[in-house]
Amino acid sequence: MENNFTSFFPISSSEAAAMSLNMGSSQGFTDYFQAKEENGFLGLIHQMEDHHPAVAGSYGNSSNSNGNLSSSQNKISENEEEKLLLGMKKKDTAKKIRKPRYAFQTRSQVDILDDGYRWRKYGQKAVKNNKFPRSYYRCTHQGCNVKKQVQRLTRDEGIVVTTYEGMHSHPIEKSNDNFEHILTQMQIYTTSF
DNA sequence: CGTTTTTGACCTGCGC
DNA sequence: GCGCAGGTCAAAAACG
Repeated sequence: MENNFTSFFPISSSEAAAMSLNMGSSQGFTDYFQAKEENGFLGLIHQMEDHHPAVAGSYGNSSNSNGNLSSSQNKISENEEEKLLLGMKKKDTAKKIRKPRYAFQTRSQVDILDDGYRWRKYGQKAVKNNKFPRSYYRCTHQGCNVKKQVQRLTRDEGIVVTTYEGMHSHPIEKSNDNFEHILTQMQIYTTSF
Protein backbone atom coordinates (compact mmCIF):
# COMPACT_ATOMS: atom_id res chain seq x y z
CA MET A 1 0.00 0.00 0.00
CA GLU A 2 1.29 3.42 -0.86
CA ASN A 3 1.54 6.30 1.51
CA ASN A 4 1.19 9.95 0.98
CA PHE A 5 4.23 11.36 2.58
CA THR A 6 3.41 14.92 3.38
CA SER A 7 5.57 17.48 4.99
CA PHE A 8 4.88 18.50 8.50
CA PHE A 9 5.01 21.70 10.47
CA PRO A 10 8.53 22.58 11.59
CA ILE A 11 7.50 22.25 15.19
CA SER A 12 7.25 19.03 17.01
CA SER A 13 4.41 20.20 19.19
CA SER A 14 1.47 18.18 18.10
CA GLU A 15 -0.68 20.45 20.15
CA ALA A 16 0.18 23.32 17.88
CA ALA A 17 -0.53 21.13 14.94
CA ALA A 18 -3.87 20.26 16.38
CA MET A 19 -4.71 23.86 17.07
CA SER A 20 -4.16 24.80 13.49
CA LEU A 21 -6.87 22.38 12.61
CA ASN A 22 -9.94 23.67 14.29
CA MET A 23 -12.74 22.14 12.38
CA GLY A 24 -16.05 22.04 14.06
CA SER A 25 -16.59 18.37 14.22
CA SER A 26 -18.37 17.42 17.36
CA GLN A 27 -18.19 13.70 17.13
CA GLY A 28 -17.32 11.65 20.12
CA PHE A 29 -14.40 9.37 20.29
CA THR A 30 -16.13 6.19 19.36
CA ASP A 31 -18.13 7.94 16.73
CA TYR A 32 -14.97 9.10 15.16
CA PHE A 33 -13.60 5.62 14.99
CA GLN A 34 -16.73 4.31 13.46
CA ALA A 35 -16.78 7.03 10.90
CA LYS A 36 -13.22 6.35 10.05
CA GLU A 37 -13.83 2.69 9.51
CA GLU A 38 -16.70 3.43 7.25
CA ASN A 39 -15.30 5.96 4.90
CA GLY A 40 -11.65 5.50 5.46
CA PHE A 41 -11.09 8.99 6.73
CA LEU A 42 -7.63 9.50 8.01
CA GLY A 43 -5.75 12.47 9.25
CA LEU A 44 -6.04 14.95 12.02
CA ILE A 45 -9.25 14.87 13.94
CA HIS A 46 -10.52 17.36 16.38
CA GLN A 47 -12.73 15.71 18.91
CA MET A 48 -15.08 17.85 20.88
CA GLU A 49 -17.03 15.17 22.67
CA ASP A 50 -19.46 17.66 24.04
CA HIS A 51 -22.21 15.15 23.63
CA HIS A 52 -20.73 12.96 26.24
CA PRO A 53 -21.76 14.29 29.60
CA ALA A 54 -19.22 12.48 31.64
CA VAL A 55 -15.86 10.97 31.30
CA ALA A 56 -15.17 7.54 32.64
CA GLY A 57 -13.11 7.15 35.71
CA SER A 58 -12.48 10.58 37.08
CA TYR A 59 -10.43 9.29 39.87
CA GLY A 60 -9.30 10.47 43.23
CA ASN A 61 -12.37 12.03 44.73
CA SER A 62 -14.31 9.00 45.73
CA SER A 63 -13.95 7.31 49.03
CA ASN A 64 -12.02 4.17 48.70
CA SER A 65 -14.01 1.05 49.15
CA ASN A 66 -11.22 -1.24 50.17
CA GLY A 67 -10.76 0.27 53.54
CA ASN A 68 -7.41 1.94 53.54
CA LEU A 69 -7.56 5.64 54.14
CA SER A 70 -6.34 6.75 50.82
CA SER A 71 -4.79 9.96 49.76
CA SER A 72 -7.95 10.67 47.88
CA GLN A 73 -9.14 12.69 50.79
CA ASN A 74 -6.69 15.42 50.08
CA LYS A 75 -6.48 14.89 46.40
CA ILE A 76 -8.58 16.85 44.02
CA SER A 77 -9.24 15.46 40.63
CA GLU A 78 -8.72 17.53 37.54
CA ASN A 79 -12.38 17.78 36.96
CA GLU A 80 -13.02 18.93 40.47
CA GLU A 81 -10.36 21.50 40.13
CA GLU A 82 -11.95 22.91 37.04
CA LYS A 83 -15.38 22.75 38.54
CA LEU A 84 -14.16 24.71 41.51
CA LEU A 85 -12.65 27.25 39.22
CA LEU A 86 -16.00 27.69 37.61
CA GLY A 87 -17.71 27.91 40.93
CA MET A 88 -19.53 24.66 40.57
CA LYS A 89 -20.46 22.26 43.24
CA LYS A 90 -18.70 18.98 43.63
CA LYS A 91 -21.77 17.00 42.87
CA ASP A 92 -22.59 18.85 39.71
CA THR A 93 -21.85 15.94 37.50
CA ALA A 94 -24.21 17.01 34.81
CA LYS A 95 -21.95 19.86 33.87
CA LYS A 96 -18.75 17.97 34.05
CA ILE A 97 -16.16 19.49 31.88
CA ARG A 98 -15.18 17.67 28.80
CA LYS A 99 -11.75 18.49 27.62
CA PRO A 100 -11.40 18.52 23.90
CA ARG A 101 -9.14 15.87 22.57
CA TYR A 102 -7.11 15.79 19.47
CA ALA A 103 -6.51 12.60 17.61
CA PHE A 104 -3.48 12.34 15.47
CA GLN A 105 -2.74 9.56 13.05
CA THR A 106 0.66 8.72 11.78
CA ARG A 107 2.24 5.92 9.92
CA SER A 108 5.08 4.72 12.00
CA GLN A 109 7.09 1.69 12.88
CA VAL A 110 7.37 2.82 16.45
CA ASP A 111 4.60 3.60 18.87
CA ILE A 112 6.35 6.31 20.78
CA LEU A 113 6.74 9.39 18.66
CA ASP A 114 9.13 11.88 20.13
CA ASP A 115 7.14 15.07 20.30
CA GLY A 116 9.56 16.92 22.51
CA TYR A 117 7.73 16.51 25.77
CA ARG A 118 8.53 14.07 28.52
CA TRP A 119 5.81 11.57 29.28
CA ARG A 120 5.29 9.09 32.04
CA LYS A 121 3.24 6.05 31.25
CA TYR A 122 0.51 5.45 33.79
CA GLY A 123 -1.56 2.73 32.27
CA GLN A 124 -2.16 0.33 29.50
CA LYS A 125 -5.43 -1.24 28.51
CA ALA A 126 -6.60 -3.78 26.04
CA VAL A 127 -9.16 -2.23 23.77
CA LYS A 128 -12.06 -4.10 22.31
CA ASN A 129 -11.84 -5.18 18.73
CA ASN A 130 -8.21 -4.35 18.72
CA LYS A 131 -5.36 -6.68 19.24
CA PHE A 132 -3.04 -3.91 20.28
CA PRO A 133 -3.23 -2.31 23.71
CA ARG A 134 -3.74 1.38 24.28
CA SER A 135 -1.16 3.18 26.37
CA TYR A 136 -1.84 6.14 28.61
CA TYR A 137 0.73 8.83 29.24
CA ARG A 138 0.88 11.96 31.30
CA CYS A 139 3.19 14.90 30.83
CA THR A 140 5.80 14.82 33.56
CA HIS A 141 6.21 18.56 33.80
CA GLN A 142 5.06 19.75 37.18
CA GLY A 143 1.58 21.15 37.14
CA CYS A 144 1.03 20.14 33.56
CA ASN A 145 -1.86 17.79 33.26
CA VAL A 146 -1.69 17.05 29.59
CA LYS A 147 -2.45 13.48 28.75
CA LYS A 148 -2.09 11.42 25.68
CA GLN A 149 -2.96 7.94 24.64
CA VAL A 150 -1.32 5.91 21.96
CA GLN A 151 -2.87 3.05 20.12
CA ARG A 152 -2.19 1.04 17.03
CA LEU A 153 -4.99 0.02 14.75
CA THR A 154 -5.77 -3.60 14.17
CA ARG A 155 -7.16 -2.70 10.80
CA ASP A 156 -3.89 -1.30 9.62
CA GLU A 157 -1.14 -1.92 12.03
CA GLY A 158 1.09 0.55 10.29
CA ILE A 159 -0.99 3.34 11.72
CA VAL A 160 -0.53 4.77 15.16
CA VAL A 161 -3.23 6.94 16.66
CA THR A 162 -2.12 9.44 19.25
CA THR A 163 -4.77 11.33 21.16
CA TYR A 164 -3.85 14.44 23.08
CA GLU A 165 -5.93 15.93 25.86
CA GLY A 166 -5.18 19.32 27.32
CA MET A 167 -2.69 22.00 26.55
CA HIS A 168 0.88 22.27 27.67
CA SER A 169 1.43 25.40 29.69
CA HIS A 170 5.17 25.21 29.45
CA PRO A 171 7.82 25.09 26.75
CA ILE A 172 9.06 21.96 25.14
CA GLU A 173 11.73 20.41 27.24
CA LYS A 174 13.84 18.96 24.53
CA SER A 175 15.39 20.67 21.61
CA ASN A 176 13.72 19.66 18.44
CA ASP A 177 16.72 19.80 16.21
CA ASN A 178 16.34 16.13 15.66
CA PHE A 179 13.14 16.72 13.87
CA GLU A 180 14.53 15.26 10.71
CA HIS A 181 15.03 12.11 12.63
CA ILE A 182 11.46 12.19 13.80
CA LEU A 183 10.31 12.52 10.25
CA THR A 184 12.19 9.45 9.27
CA GLN A 185 10.34 7.63 12.00
CA MET A 186 6.93 8.54 10.82
CA GLN A 187 4.86 9.55 7.92
CA ILE A 188 1.84 11.72 8.24
CA TYR A 189 -0.91 9.80 6.59
CA THR A 190 -3.41 11.84 4.73
CA THR A 191 -6.11 11.22 2.26
CA SER A 192 -6.67 13.57 -0.60
CA PHE A 193 -9.97 15.23 -0.03
C1' DC B 1 18.83 5.73 44.20
C1' DG B 2 15.56 8.56 41.68
C1' DT B 3 12.64 7.96 37.75
C1' DT B 4 9.85 5.29 34.71
C1' DT B 5 7.29 1.04 33.47
C1' DT B 6 4.44 -2.82 34.44
C1' DT B 7 0.28 -4.70 35.84
C1' DG B 8 -3.71 -6.08 38.54
C1' DA B 9 -7.16 -3.86 41.07
C1' DC B 10 -10.33 -0.44 41.25
C1' DC B 11 -13.61 3.30 39.73
C1' DT B 12 -17.27 5.31 36.74
C1' DG B 13 -20.59 5.51 33.13
C1' DC B 14 -23.54 3.10 30.19
C1' DG B 15 -26.58 -0.36 28.18
C1' DC B 16 -29.37 -4.14 28.97
C1' DG C 1 -28.42 -4.49 39.47
C1' DC C 2 -24.97 -6.57 36.66
C1' DG C 3 -21.48 -6.82 33.35
C1' DC C 4 -18.68 -4.52 30.11
C1' DA C 5 -15.53 -1.00 28.48
C1' DG C 6 -12.62 2.67 29.23
C1' DG C 7 -9.71 5.21 32.32
C1' DT C 8 -6.72 5.58 36.52
C1' DC C 9 -4.17 4.26 40.72
C1' DA C 10 -0.38 2.48 43.04
C1' DA C 11 2.89 -0.97 44.53
C1' DA C 12 6.47 -3.45 42.85
C1' DA C 13 9.76 -4.17 39.37
C1' DA C 14 12.85 -2.51 36.00
C1' DC C 15 15.90 0.85 34.41
C1' DG C 16 19.83 4.12 33.96
